[in-house]
Amino acid sequence: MSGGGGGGCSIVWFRRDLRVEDNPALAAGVRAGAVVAVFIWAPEEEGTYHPGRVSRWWLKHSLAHLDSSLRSLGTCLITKRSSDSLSSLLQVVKQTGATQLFFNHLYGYVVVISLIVLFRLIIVFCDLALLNVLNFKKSNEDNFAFILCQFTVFPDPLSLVRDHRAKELLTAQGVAVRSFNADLLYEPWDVNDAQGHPFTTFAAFWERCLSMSYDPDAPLLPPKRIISGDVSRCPSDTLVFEDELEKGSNALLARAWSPGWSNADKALTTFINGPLIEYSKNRRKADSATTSLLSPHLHFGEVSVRKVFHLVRIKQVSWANEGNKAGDESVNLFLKSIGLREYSRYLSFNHPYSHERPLLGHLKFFPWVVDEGYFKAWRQGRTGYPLVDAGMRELWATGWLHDRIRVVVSSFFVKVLQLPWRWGMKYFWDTLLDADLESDALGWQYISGTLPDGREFDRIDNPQFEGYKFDPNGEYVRRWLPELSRLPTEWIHHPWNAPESVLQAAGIELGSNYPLPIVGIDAAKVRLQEALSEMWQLEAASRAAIENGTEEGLGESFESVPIAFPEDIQMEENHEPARNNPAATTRSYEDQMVPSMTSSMVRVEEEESSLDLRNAAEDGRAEVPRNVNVNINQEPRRDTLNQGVLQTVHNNNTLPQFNVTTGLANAEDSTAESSSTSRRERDGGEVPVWSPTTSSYSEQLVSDENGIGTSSSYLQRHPQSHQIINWRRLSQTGYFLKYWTDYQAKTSVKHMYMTQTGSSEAGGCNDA
DNA sequence: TAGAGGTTCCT
DNA sequence: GGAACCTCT
Repeated sequence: MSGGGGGGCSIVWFRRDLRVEDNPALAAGVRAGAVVAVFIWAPEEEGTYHPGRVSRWWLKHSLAHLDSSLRSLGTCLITKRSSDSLSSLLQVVKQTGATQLFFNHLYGYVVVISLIVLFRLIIVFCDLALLNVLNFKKSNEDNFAFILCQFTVFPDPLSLVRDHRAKELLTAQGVAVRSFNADLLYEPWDVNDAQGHPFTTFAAFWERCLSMSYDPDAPLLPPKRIISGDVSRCPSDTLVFEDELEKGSNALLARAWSPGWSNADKALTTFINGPLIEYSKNRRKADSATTSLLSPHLHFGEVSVRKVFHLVRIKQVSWANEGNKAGDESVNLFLKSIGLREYSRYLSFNHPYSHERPLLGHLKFFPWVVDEGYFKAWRQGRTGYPLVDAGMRELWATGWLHDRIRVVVSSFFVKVLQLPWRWGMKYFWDTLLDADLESDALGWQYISGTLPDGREFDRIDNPQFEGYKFDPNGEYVRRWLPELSRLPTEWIHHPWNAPESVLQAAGIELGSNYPLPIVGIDAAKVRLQEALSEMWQLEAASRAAIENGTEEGLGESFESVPIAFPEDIQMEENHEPARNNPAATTRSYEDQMVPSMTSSMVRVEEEESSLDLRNAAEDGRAEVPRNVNVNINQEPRRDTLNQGVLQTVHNNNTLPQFNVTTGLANAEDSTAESSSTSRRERDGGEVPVWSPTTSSYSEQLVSDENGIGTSSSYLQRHPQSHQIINWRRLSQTGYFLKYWTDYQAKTSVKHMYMTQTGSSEAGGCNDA
C-alpha cells in the first residue's frame, strides 16, 4: 500500500460529513498529500428513502458551502451524479490517478429497492441462488461486475456492509482505503453490557456511554491548507436538487435556515451561549426557539457530534463549578437527545432492519386502519385537534418540528387514527429538513410500542391535555392555526367543547372553517382495544398454527398483508387512489410543497403570514373532504379482509409471501369503489420482504427464554400471547439478517474498522 | 419514619 | 398507565 503524498493523490469521499472541521477522513487525506474531494449524488440507491424536497434543498446549499470552504483552502468539491456510487468512485480513481481513498463511516440503513413486489418474488425464488452468490463472494473472488450487480439489487442491511464492499473493490484495484468514525461518540461495537452483549434499552446504553473509561475523541481543527489533486480530467457533474415547481417553496426555507458547516458552527455556539442553560426549564414548550435547531446540521454532518459533546461538556463543567444546578441538568437533558441520536445508529447497527421491521413480532398482526382520508387530514393539519394540526402545519410550512410535537402528532397518527406507522414515517421523511432514517425509525418505533423500552401501544395520549402541557397559553396553536387565533385559551385545545357564543365571537364555525375532531378520543380508545384484541387473537392463531406444524412460514413473514407506502398511494386528492394503481411509480411532490412560511420562521408580520398560511391551506392543496371532518366517533367500516387474513393464518401456506401479494390485490379490489372507504389490514407499510422462508424464526420466537420485553406492565397485561423477538436471535434469523451476522463474524467488520480507524493506526495501513 | 398522596416523566 | 420521585403527616 502506498502511503504519504509522494505518489498519487487521495480521494476524500464526502457523504454525511459535509464539513472541513473535525473531519477525520479529510484530515487523513490532507496528511497524505494531494486531495481530491468528491461528493456522489446517487439518490436512487436510497430506494424508497431517497431524500425529500426539503432534504435536497439543504443538501444543495450545504454542498455549495463546502465547496466554497474547500476552495478557500486550496481545492474544490468534485460532484458526480450517479445511479451507482461505487462505479462513480472508480471512475474518479481512474480520472485522477488516486492511490488512496478516505471516508467516514455511516452506520445506517441502505435500502436499494424500488420494485418491492418484484423483490418479494426474487426473495422467494432466489434464496438459494443468493446464498450461492454470497458464497461466491466470500471466496474473495474479485469480480467487479458481480459486486456491482449485488450492490444495485441487494438490499444492504447496513451502510457498513456497503462501505466494506467499496473497500474490497477499490483495494482490488490497488487503492488503499481507510475509513473513520466521524459520526458517533463511540463505535457501536464498543458499547456493550457486562456480558459483552449489545444493549437493548436506551437508558442502559446511554449510561454506559457516559461512563466509558475513555472520552470520545477530541474534535480536530480544520486543515490550514489543502493541496489539490489533479482534477483536470475529472469534471464535476451539475447536480439538480430541485425542479422548477419546488423552487418557489424552497426559496422560503432560506429565510429561516442557513445550511453549511460554518453556519452549523454558529448555531452551536449560539445555542450553547443561549438557550442551553434553560433547556431543561423550557423542555415542555412547543416553541422551537428553546431548542438547539442543530438536527439538520447534524444529519448532514455539518457539525461533528463530538464537537457538540465536548463544547457542551465544557460548559457543564464550568456551570458545575459555579454551582449552577439548572445548567447542569439542562446539559444532561440535551446530551440525552444527542444520546438518542447515537442510540439510533446503535440500533441500526445491531438490528439492521428496524426501519422496516417492527422489533417486536406481535405488531405485524395489528389491523391498521388504511384510510387515505385520515391520512390526508393528518398531513394537512385538519384533524380537529388543535395541537396536532398546529404541528402538522408547522411541519408542512417549515420542514421542522419540536421533538415534543413530533411525539404528539406521530402518537396521534398511530394510536388515534391507527394509520400504518410506516406511512407517517415516510411522510416525515419527505417533509423534515432533518429527516434521518435512523432517528426517525427509532422515533416511530418508540411511538408504535415496538421498542423494548418504548411506550405501550394501548396507551393513548389525549391531544387536549398534551396541548395544555406543551402550549399552556395556546400561542403555538394560534401561530399555526390562524382560524383559531381569536379563541380564548380556555378553549384553544378543545374548541369542540366551547359554547356556541364563544365560537361565534371567535369567528369559528366548526366543521366549516375548522374541523370537528376527526375521531373522538373515547371512540379511538375503544377502537384501539378492539384492534389490539384482534392483534393478539391473530398472533395466537398464528402461533397455534406454527405449533401444529401447519403454518411454517407466516410467523416469519413480518409483513403478511402489505400496505403500500404513501408515495405509492398518490397523495393528491384529484388522482385516483393508488390502491387502484399500486404499480404506479410516479411520485407526487404536492404534499411536500411549502405554501408559506409563517411568523415563527421568518419573523414577519403575524397577520400577513397568517393569511399566507390560510391561503396555502386552502389553495396549495386540495381540501380535505368535509365528511372526513365530521364523522366524529364513526367507526371505520370494516370489510371482509380480516376474515381473509384469519383464513390465511390457518391455511397451510408454504409461500406466505404470495398471500401477501394476493392480500394486496384483494384489498385493492375491495376498496376501489371509494377513496373515503376505510379498511383495516394487518400490518402497515409496504415492506420489502427480506423475511426468510425458513422456519427457524418462529420457533425461536416461541422458545426464546431470553427475550426482552416491552415495559413489564404491558407484558403482564398480555402474558397470553406476547412473544417477543430476542434481539440477538433476531439478528441471527432471517436470511438477510443471517447474512449480516455471518458477515460480521466472518469478515470481522469490527476488526476491519478498528484497524482502519485513525485511533488505532498502528493496526492499519500507515500514513507516513 | 413509614406510608399516603401528589407530581413528573416516559426513546 | 405506572414507576420513580417528591412532600407531607
